[in-house]
Amino acid sequence: MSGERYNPRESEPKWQKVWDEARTFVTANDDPREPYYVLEMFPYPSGRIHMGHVRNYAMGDVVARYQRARGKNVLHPMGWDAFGLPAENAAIERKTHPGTWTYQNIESMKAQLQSMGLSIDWTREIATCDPSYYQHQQSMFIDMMQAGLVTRKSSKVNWDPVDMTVLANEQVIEGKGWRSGAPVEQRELTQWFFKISDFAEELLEALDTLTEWPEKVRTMQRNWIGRSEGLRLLFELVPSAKTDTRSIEVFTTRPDTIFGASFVGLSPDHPLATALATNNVALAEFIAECHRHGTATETLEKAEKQGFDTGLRVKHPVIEAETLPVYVANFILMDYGTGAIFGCPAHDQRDLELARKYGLPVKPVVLPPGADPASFAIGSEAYVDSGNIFNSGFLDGLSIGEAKTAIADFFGARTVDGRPQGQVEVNYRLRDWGISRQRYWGCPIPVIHCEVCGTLPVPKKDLPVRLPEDVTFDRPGNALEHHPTWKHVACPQCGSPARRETDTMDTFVDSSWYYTRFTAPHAKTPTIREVADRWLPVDQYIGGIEHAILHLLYSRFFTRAMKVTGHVGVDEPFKGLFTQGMVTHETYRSAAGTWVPPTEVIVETEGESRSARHITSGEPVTIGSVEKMSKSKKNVVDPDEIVASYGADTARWFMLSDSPPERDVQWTEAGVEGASRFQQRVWRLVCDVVSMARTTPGADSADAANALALGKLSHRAVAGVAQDIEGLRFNRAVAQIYELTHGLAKVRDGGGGPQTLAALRDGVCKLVQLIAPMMPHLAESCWAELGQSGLVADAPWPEVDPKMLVDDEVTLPIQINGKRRSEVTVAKGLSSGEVEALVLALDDIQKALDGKTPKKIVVVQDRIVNVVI
RNA sequence: GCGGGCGUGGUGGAACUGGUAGACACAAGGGACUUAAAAUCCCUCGCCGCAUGGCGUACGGGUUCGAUUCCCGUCGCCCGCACCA
Repeated sequence: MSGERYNPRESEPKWQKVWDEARTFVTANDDPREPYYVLEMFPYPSGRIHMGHVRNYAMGDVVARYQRARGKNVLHPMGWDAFGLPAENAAIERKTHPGTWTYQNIESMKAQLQSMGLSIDWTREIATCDPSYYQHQQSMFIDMMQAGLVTRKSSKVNWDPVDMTVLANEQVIEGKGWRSGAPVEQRELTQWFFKISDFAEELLEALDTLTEWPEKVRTMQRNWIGRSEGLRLLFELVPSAKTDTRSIEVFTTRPDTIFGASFVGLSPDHPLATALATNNVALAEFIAECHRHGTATETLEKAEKQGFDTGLRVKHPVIEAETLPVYVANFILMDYGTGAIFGCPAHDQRDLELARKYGLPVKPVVLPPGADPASFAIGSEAYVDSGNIFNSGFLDGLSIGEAKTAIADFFGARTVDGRPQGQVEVNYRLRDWGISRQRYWGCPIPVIHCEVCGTLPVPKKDLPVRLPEDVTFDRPGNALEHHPTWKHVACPQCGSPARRETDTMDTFVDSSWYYTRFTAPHAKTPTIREVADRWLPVDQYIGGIEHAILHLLYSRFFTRAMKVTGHVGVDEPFKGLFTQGMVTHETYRSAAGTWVPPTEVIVETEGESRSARHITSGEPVTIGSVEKMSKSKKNVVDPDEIVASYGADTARWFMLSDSPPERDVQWTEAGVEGASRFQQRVWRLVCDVVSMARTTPGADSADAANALALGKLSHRAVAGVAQDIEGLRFNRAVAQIYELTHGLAKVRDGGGGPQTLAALRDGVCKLVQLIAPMMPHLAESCWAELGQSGLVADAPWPEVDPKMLVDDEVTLPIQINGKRRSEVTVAKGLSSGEVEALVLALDDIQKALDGKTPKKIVVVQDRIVNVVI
């Protein structure tokens, strides 16, 4: 056996079969051990896994296998985020049913994942497109409807003209659809919404409890929720023949600047603006112009502030006899606050731009510290920082904060139209989550529209509302809508002819609760409450940063909604969150400028310089920048090919080495080779140590000391690797394993007495256990070679003897004036006085002192000595 | 524009709460073994200098016995948000 190279192609499928047959990774819900739930974001079944998946699942698998070794009852499931548009596109292209395409993809991707040797409980596999999954989603939708968490309203929506569907705000990136990239249009549609905004305050506050989340993600969610405190304020209209409306309600976060108000602004979509436009052609044209610009040309022209003077005037609320003009302005949003503002040009940049354009007064009311009240004036930039209020009657001299309180009290006590003129209010940027999608391949919204009874939920006994199989995709839009019979149904209440809802749910709904379904994937109800509560929240969730807002915020909302409807007892779905970096690769271009895949390139190194040429034609190829692996730049490396040539363990090991997991990692040929060499080195070490055990060691005077040193090395590695895995610092765990391997190999080459050889064997066994979470197949082969019983996958994590972690001696560096000049080895814990005496006696130090007395000697126990001359 | 993060050898990166900067790996160079190659093993590897030594963690300052780490300023890169009143 020894002397042979390790052959992953043979070994890996063998161990996968062994684990499978032994049901090693099948998790029981009634296992009494402490539960630990580790989850990687489940994939969309596109058909092939990519290196990003390999990295993600390798990390999760390390955590899962480590926690198993630690004696936890580990839940590590896998499923498929299987609804979504690509299946429909494929259906159009290939004339297959989206389901057929999806399930074929699932099958091939599952085989790929299985070839990675992941410790996954495949008995819990779920696919969101399966009625056995989505029927529960429909059932919970009905529960949430009845709990008042769902609404249906007509609203302006983001319409993706390419995908022909509605997008949520979160799915619009820089004015373009997140999937299609097409400029988004505004349309008015009746939509289903989850009332996520009801939870805005709670979702915001609870972020503080998510201490195991990256700060970055929490900040992003905080900004997204966008809480702002302000005042709702009524402006009385000066009576006019143009309207019967008597007041305009605005929202402001700067009521302290009310004395500087010079206009009131309305959104082009404000009801008053709309009403005025019916008798005013110019205004109607202005509003239409605003709509035309809308979101489409957002970046181009948004700098330009434009307004339209309605001719109406409002009474200034604090300055007697003064009135202000009412403008319709293009930059005011209807769906934030009240859709109306008051403009204080001196202290708001947008208001200032409008004021300058139309010659409105600019009166400063906040005085910057140190500025002269008589001469302070606003130029082209509004003053938005702190200062004291002036030019403001009874507010003069107050700070901004004090003035806000004072003015809120003032308006709170006055009434307009029988209402308080001002009311403190908190606003959020977060809007309700629109979930209607005009698509076939999604979870049908279980609702029936009856002309007599209105909109009704489908009775639960009639669930699931299944997608019809016989659909065609020969015209754009919603195939459910086009289906000849599917939508016609009898009203469940009165029996008269009614119509099914043909919208399906946003696929983010599917992924908002899959982690819960994994806890009881075959239950007849959406969840089994006690089981879910035992597993949740997920201890460690791992995935891409691109889901920082969408998926993670929706899931946090959905968990709360499931709590309200009694399906779970927890608030937060994910206790620990880790966002891993991307996998990148060099790009290559031919002389003609076309991208060339790495498989067709040979890279040559000559000294410092690298050059590349095409593998068959020999033509030179330009080496380009390092980019995220993408089909468009052809810089992808196929995991299948890597597994076939180097084995899964090598791919996994490489993905975990070197780069910190939260950062991008560059896939390189050399790096893979290195990983593969290490695999062979470990195997050789194990084989050598096994054969050494058959020889009789000679006597050795240093035997006990060498054995102790080796023992310390091994124990230290075990403790260090454990710490690094728990902190998800896989690159450092890998470095420590390398160090241990070097140490063991040195002893193997040097030999030693019986105690040393015993320590060597023990160290090698520990090494095998340390690599087991990362290179599980190799570890099993080594474990067997070492003659250990059972599977290393079932072996408990090696015990660390705390005594082996401490040294009784330490080497202290000695600095002179902060520069390292010497060192001294002393007993651990030696007092400062004793160290000082020892140091001063040293030749090096005496020489440096040159007869002088040091000014000061700093001794940090067991750390460092600094002699100041 | 606003918010957040980062900047360490040829490269990826280590360095616990301020205490020997460059662990570990990749690349490179040299050597051993070999008929040869592959594989493997050993050595060198921040910069300058023959050397005692000096300089080095983007740059400029500061605090400290001591700074990659803390503070201020400058430059550069990356990410998120972007008319939210």
